[in-house]
Amino acid sequence: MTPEAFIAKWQNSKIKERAAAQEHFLDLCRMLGEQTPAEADRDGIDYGFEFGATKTTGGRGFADVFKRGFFGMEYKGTHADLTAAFAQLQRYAVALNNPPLLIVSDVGTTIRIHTNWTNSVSRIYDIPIAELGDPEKRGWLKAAFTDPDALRPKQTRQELTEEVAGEFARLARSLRDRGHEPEPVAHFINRLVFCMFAEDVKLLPNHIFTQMLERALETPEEFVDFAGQLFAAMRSKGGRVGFERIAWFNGGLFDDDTVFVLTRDEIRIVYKAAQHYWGDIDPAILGTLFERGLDPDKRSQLGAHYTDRDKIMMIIDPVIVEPLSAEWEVVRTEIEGFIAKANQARGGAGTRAFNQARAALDGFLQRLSQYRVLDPACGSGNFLYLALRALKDLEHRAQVEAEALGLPRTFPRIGPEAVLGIELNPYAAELARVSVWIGDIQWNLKNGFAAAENPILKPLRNIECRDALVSWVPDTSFAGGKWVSAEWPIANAIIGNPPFLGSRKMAPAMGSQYVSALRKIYTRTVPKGADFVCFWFAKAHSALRGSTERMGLVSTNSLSNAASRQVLRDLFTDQYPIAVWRDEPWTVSGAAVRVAIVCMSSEPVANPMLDDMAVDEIHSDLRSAGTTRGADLTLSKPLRENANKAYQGVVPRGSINPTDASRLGLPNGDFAVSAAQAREMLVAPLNPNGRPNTDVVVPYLIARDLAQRPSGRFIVAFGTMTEREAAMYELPFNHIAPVKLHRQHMAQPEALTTWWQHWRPRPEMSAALAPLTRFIVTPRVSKHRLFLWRTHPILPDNAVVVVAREDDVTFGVLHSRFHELWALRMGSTLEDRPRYTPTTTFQTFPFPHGLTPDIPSVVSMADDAAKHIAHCAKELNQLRENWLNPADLVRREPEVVPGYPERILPINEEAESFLKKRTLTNLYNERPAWLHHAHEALNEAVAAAYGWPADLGDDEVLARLFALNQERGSEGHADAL
DNA sequence: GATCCGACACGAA
DNA sequence: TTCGTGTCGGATC
Repeated sequence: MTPEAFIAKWQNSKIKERAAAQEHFLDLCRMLGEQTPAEADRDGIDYGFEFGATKTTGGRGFADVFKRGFFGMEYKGTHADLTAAFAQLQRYAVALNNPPLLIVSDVGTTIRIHTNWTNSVSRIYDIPIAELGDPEKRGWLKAAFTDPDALRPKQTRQELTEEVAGEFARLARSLRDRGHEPEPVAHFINRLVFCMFAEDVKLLPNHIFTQMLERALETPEEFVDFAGQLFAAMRSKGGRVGFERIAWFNGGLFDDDTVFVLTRDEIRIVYKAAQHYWGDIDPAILGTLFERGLDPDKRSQLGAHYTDRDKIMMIIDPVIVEPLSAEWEVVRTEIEGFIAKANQARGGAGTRAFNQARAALDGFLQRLSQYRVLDPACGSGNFLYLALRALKDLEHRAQVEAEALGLPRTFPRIGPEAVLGIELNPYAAELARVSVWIGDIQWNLKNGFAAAENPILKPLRNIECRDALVSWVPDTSFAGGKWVSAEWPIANAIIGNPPFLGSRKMAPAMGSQYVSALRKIYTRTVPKGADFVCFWFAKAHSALRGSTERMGLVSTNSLSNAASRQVLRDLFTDQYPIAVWRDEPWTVSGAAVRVAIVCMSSEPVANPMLDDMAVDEIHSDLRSAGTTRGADLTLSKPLRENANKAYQGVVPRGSINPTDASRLGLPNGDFAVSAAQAREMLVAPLNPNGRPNTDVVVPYLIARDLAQRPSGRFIVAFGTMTEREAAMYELPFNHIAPVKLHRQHMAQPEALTTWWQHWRPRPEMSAALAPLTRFIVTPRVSKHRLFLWRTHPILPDNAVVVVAREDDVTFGVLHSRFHELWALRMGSTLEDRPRYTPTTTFQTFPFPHGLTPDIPSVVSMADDAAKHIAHCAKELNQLRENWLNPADLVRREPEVVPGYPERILPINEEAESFLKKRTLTNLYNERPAWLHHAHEALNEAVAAAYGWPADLGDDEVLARLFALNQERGSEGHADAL
């Protein structure tokens, strides 16, 4: 069929019968050269007329025509107009699997394609029948059948929102620059945003807001008056502007009609923004965007709360959607049973069964409408907005499916009252209200329902602006009051992303009074040193003990670190994990952070998910039981035999940071000495006390020297000498004179009394190292767990962990996979990189029997297994040293004084640049075969010492080590951490 | 009196 | 400007 023939046949025809609509569609297929449903799909499952039609619905389907994954189509037919036909399609889009395109037609005049992608802005393709001769317009139709993506608008909703909100940020800045306070500015801008949205979704008539702006552009001085009138009209029932009736908005957003005086340029910004279509903006990101504009320097509170949609859904799905969907499945099966009974039975019994079906549906809808979701740190409301949408989707799906079973449809009941929020920042709280409202209205419109009216916005008291953790209760009897634990409204689900604030940063950020009140109130549930998020976890925990069903919170991944673990341990004792992600990258730019997500239920859950994998059980260290045969490694005990062997290095604290130094007008003094100066001191004549400077000027070892190339630093270290003793060493003592000035400005006054000493001189470490010919060092944070040898008088920095042993056996055991696995599991992390923590890692590690660190190395060397380990360890170390410094590329020079480690210098520039790449981090990144073999040999030797097979799986190794730890630590006391 | 951490920090590519 | 990889100070117990 040619387009001309199609036009001739159908133009201006008005058809009432459905059969004619089908003929129209078949002709359309013929014209486009597309298969008809009968040609393509005999079963009519993926492509056909009257999709979803059942006996009970009387032959009416969810759509007149349906092609799965392509479109749903509805003819005007019985509908009043195309808008009504479109609304019908929207209402059943869920039942049609949300096709990307929704097409409506009135047969004789127009075919209209609406795009229906969730995350793209919406677009309408209008195709008048008369213009089907136009290849472009026919192409649109053809695309609907073959390639809907070709019709997808390029711009995503997020991009749209960024664009429009970006302009508003400019306005906000402009107002702030004129000295207005941020909160009134935010309130005002929120109002403007809502007006634009309302205008574009036709809640405000006749583009009245744009009209107002146009007039104000002519006479800027009247803007205040114009806008004030509009706001006043929106605030009151039956309000008008001129002749236009204005709908009633009552959400607190318009509770006053304060308007800022805007310059013409500023009005132009608003006008330009209003030219965009605001109906599709994504409320989830409004908060961040505005905040960026309001306070570009301070990424405070609000932006910090920003969580992207995918992360939020990782919580909303298991906490809200999955359990409620499961409930619905049960109810639906019940309803199916009743309906089947109703269809079989006649008369009274049939009616009774039908009423039972209705009651079952009503019961479920009632449950849904009473379901409450609380976000106790709701920020700008992203979680609440998405939770509300999820609940509305669930209700809608239940309604549509029930209708397909033959039950009458009722109006959706779920609205913004379903979500409860608590937020400290008033601006964020208000933005949350606006987001939730916009989300609610958008959902209604997208699914073919009108927005609620009279009023359109109700005051959202369920989003409260207050502290979520403590509240101040005034006591009139003594004109004071006290801090008490804040009440949380009762909710079925608790979700959110509490602010991340390390325990050490709480006092500076929140005020020490607040923090001590907080700590006092939560002494029983939140241990000292726990991260700020732990308070939210503790409160959610107590809610779960009450009537709350499920919770899901985001935290930094440091939650599984030592101090915060207690809160999780408590939580896991009587609640059940649903889904846990222990280490997820964070996506917001500017914050390099990793997070843990923890979703819990008050009811037992079969097969919880850990990092997207179903597991039998999850422990409070956020590990699965399967990995360690049910062992909870957090219960590992410190072992006495490992005591006093591992140390962190010194903390000099001789200089404050350069910024502070310049602020105070002080020279940046330091204990550090340049290599050249150090050598001068080392070779200087003996001091008045008859001693050389080698006593107090030593090579300084930082972590980077281990994982990367050695930096050859020196430092002045007086240990625990008295000032009198230290002053004997003239050159070094003069060198550190500036330290005294810095110490005067330190927060700790005691730092001044021993100013010539390092802040932490670690005398016990020096004492432990002094008798040794060499000692073992490892970087505290490094990608690979590396152990190296160093010799006296090198002084390790606090970023280096030292093990005071000089035997190859200990070195070998530490560098074996057994200790590496243990260290990975027991240590903490800095972002995604493991961190060696001596107390939880070294202290608890069970060395092979007879090779424990409390036994002198000579004794252990009597053991064959020990000899083997020593041999492998020596081999590994030698190979690595050769690789690090190939003999033909370096020359070794003695230091200027005897007893100091020799200097390793590249022979020429070429060698120098080559050696730059010879770092242990690089070596272990590449892991050449020889290195692999050396480690294999070592692992086998150590396995033999344990008396274990060499090929144990990682989990098995951990389980065995844990068992050994429990056995050895039985006489010690648990949890002496 | 040491420990543990960093909604990071900084140099290299 | 993004990527890769671990400093070093000091609040906090």
